[in-house]
Amino acid sequence: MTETAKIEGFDLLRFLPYLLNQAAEESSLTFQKVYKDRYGLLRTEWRVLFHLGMFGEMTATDIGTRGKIHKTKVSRAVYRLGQRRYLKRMPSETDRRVEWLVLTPAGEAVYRDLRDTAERYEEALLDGFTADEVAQLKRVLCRLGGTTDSAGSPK
Amino acid sequence: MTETAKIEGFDLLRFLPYLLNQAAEESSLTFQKVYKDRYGLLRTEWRVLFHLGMFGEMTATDIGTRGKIHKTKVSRAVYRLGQRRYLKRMPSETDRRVEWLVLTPAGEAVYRDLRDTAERYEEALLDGFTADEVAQLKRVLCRLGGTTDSAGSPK
DNA sequence: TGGTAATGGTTGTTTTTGTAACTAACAAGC
DNA sequence: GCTTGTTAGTTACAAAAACAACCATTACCA
Repeated sequence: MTETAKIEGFDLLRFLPYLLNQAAEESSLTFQKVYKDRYGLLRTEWRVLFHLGMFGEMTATDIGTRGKIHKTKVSRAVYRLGQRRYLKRMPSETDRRVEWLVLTPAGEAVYRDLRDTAERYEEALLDGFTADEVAQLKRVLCRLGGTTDSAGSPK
Repeated sequence: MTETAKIEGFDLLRFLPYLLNQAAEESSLTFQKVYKDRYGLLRTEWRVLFHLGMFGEMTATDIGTRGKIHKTKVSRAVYRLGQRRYLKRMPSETDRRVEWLVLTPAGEAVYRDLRDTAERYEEALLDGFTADEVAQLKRVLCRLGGTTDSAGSPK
């Protein structure tokens, strides 16, 4: 690294989207190694798996809505998870466009393993922050991310 | 959205890397529209431009290190910024592998415009949070993102 | 020196993503 | 019933990213 100089009031290193990105990048990449190395999962696949593990039976659209994942990404992730027998597709009885998705026992096992790992990883990540800081951080992030979802934020 | 059911302690919607990602994605995509529509810049190009605008003369490696951007991405971004005459490359006198990068007046102008826009955007983003919340948020994000950089955090 | 390793940077190839268009099924109005 | 409009989900194609291999230096060190 070299000199500095300029810096006229604005500081990229304090620019929020930048900071968010750096932090997200850091934490995502670290955890990515886990689900990738251990199960060969892509990020979207992991997210879809998690949604199913957490909420049980859902449709592709449900997942997309909840997780703000584009339907093409969901579609492809579901396809691959299906190939690996991590989930099963069940045609809806009432609407032939729809398929209900549900984890197979194998998928459940993967989910549980990754969930537990994620929990420990998060603890490590937050080590050194007070409970208050953590709570506030999450609250703020929820609002910033538009996760005004019932399931998440106490608002 | 359908039922819930399961939910056994762990909540993806409160999983930090997930939250970080959602928030980062949200803010990045929103601001992306600005530099894309206005100058046809890619995200990495914008980031490189910003680094140069903020720190002045740097090498490609400097930028990569600071911004955690892979060197191939930096390389290609620099190439395109050069094509648009937003930056100038100057061979180092002491090391023929190295090139110093510096914004042209045109590049400076773009930088200033986008920086000002970014500033206003950030204000809008943070509207509704107290100064304290903002300060703490940034501090925590700095640490999470590994931005222990002198230029940014009071630690 | 001369050989090996490390660094700065670029290029080529393969994966992933984003965008748009498309099929199939349902819904509504007339 | 038949047209028009929506919705669920997939597929095709273009753009962007990840990854690896690659020069051309420079640094290290016997």
